[in-house]
Amino acid sequence: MKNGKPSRKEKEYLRHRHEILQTALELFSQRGFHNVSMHEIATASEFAVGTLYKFFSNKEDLYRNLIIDVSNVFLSSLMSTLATPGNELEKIRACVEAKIKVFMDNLDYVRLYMAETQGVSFNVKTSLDPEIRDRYEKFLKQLACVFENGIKKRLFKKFDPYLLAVALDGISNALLFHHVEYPGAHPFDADLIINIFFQQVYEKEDLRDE
Amino acid sequence: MKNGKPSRKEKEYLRHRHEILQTALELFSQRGFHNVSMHEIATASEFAVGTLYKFFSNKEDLYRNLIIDVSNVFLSSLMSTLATPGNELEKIRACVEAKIKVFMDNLDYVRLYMAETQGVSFNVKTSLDPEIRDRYEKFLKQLACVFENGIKKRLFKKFDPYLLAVALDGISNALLFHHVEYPGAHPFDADLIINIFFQQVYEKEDLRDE
DNA sequence: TCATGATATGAATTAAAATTCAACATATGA
DNA sequence: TCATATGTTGAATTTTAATTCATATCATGA
Repeated sequence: MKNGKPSRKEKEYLRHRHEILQTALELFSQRGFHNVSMHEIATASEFAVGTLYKFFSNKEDLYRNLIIDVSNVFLSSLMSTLATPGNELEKIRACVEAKIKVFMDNLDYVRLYMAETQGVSFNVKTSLDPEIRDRYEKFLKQLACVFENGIKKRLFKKFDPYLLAVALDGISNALLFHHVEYPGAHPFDADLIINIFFQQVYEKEDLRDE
Repeated sequence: MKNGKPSRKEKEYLRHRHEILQTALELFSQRGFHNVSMHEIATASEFAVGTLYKFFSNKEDLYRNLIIDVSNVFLSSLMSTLATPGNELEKIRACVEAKIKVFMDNLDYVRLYMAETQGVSFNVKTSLDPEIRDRYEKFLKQLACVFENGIKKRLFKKFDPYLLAVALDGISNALLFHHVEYPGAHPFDADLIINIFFQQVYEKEDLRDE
């Protein structure tokens, strides 16, 4: 392997590995870590159980690798939108749009990803997540930076930028989640999220004296 | 038992049952359904394994009962705030405040509750949750009603009221979650949530032409 | 005090899955 | 063609944890 050129063998190895991960993703995302056995993954991916152990040292290692791949796909797609040209509002809009797209395109990924970042990852021993947590944290911090710049420019009102990042992420997760559970029940798009978040929901000018 | 008067025996039975549930709550909320054994619950609650099976027919039944209790505590507290006197904004503020309070007071409860309502409940066979899902749905619908009334009165802007409920719930969950993970890092209160949600985050008057 | 029914106990059983590894297949190149 | 290395197999083993149940303990009232 070394640097540039993966040999035929290596490509085959990687293809097999990928096939296993892909199958496992499907199963785990539907039924969770503990409700899927290595034998099932083996059968579904058309390898023997023993073979799985040639690729991953154990079930947890397989799961961890999956999660790392998943979170790469997911977060790298979001991160890149924040470096997009345009002002802070445009960046954030792009990010929300990307999130909706990535979400809709990869429901399996998302189910797993959510289970890891949201919802106090229960599935696997807690010792697993720190790495994924960190990536997620990094994304939130980057988003917070955009908010911070927007505040500096007086584009946004003065709230703790990190909390704004958490809040925006929270809204979009909640709506997307809801969509996964009850598709089509209450249609929405990036604009709705942006509007709820950036326009006021309240009708009157000043909130305090009604 | 019948109607009014629980005998001493019955009170004792209920106390024991409660002790077991309480212990199980602590363990499950920290490590999840699959990473806690009946033996651990037995040891921690100072009963024998066999005894647990006198109270609950199996591990899943124990877990389900726990979840039902938890969701009762949690949701009934929130529901009642929505019936509070005052206008829609006041009701919602009361609800957010109650949520923060209940959350802070019962971190164990919350961890479990969240794992069930958020995060595609992976822990236990999916066949478990519909009951809890329904309760949660009911709460969201009630919250949506308040939004709807507020919109009718032109107190709030015209968004799909159910999505507003989901969104508000999403923001508060996200912030509270974050607080559980990193306590004290970014302090916030009900006002912050209300302000982000009801006041605009955007500084300018009209969002469209910047 | 003792007999009886109700409860609690935890070692033994059972069940389910993870993991191993000796045997097998297949590809490579001498 | 054959020897070797590399990858694959799945039955057998091990591990882990849920569940059972014969036995022990305890409380009650005769």
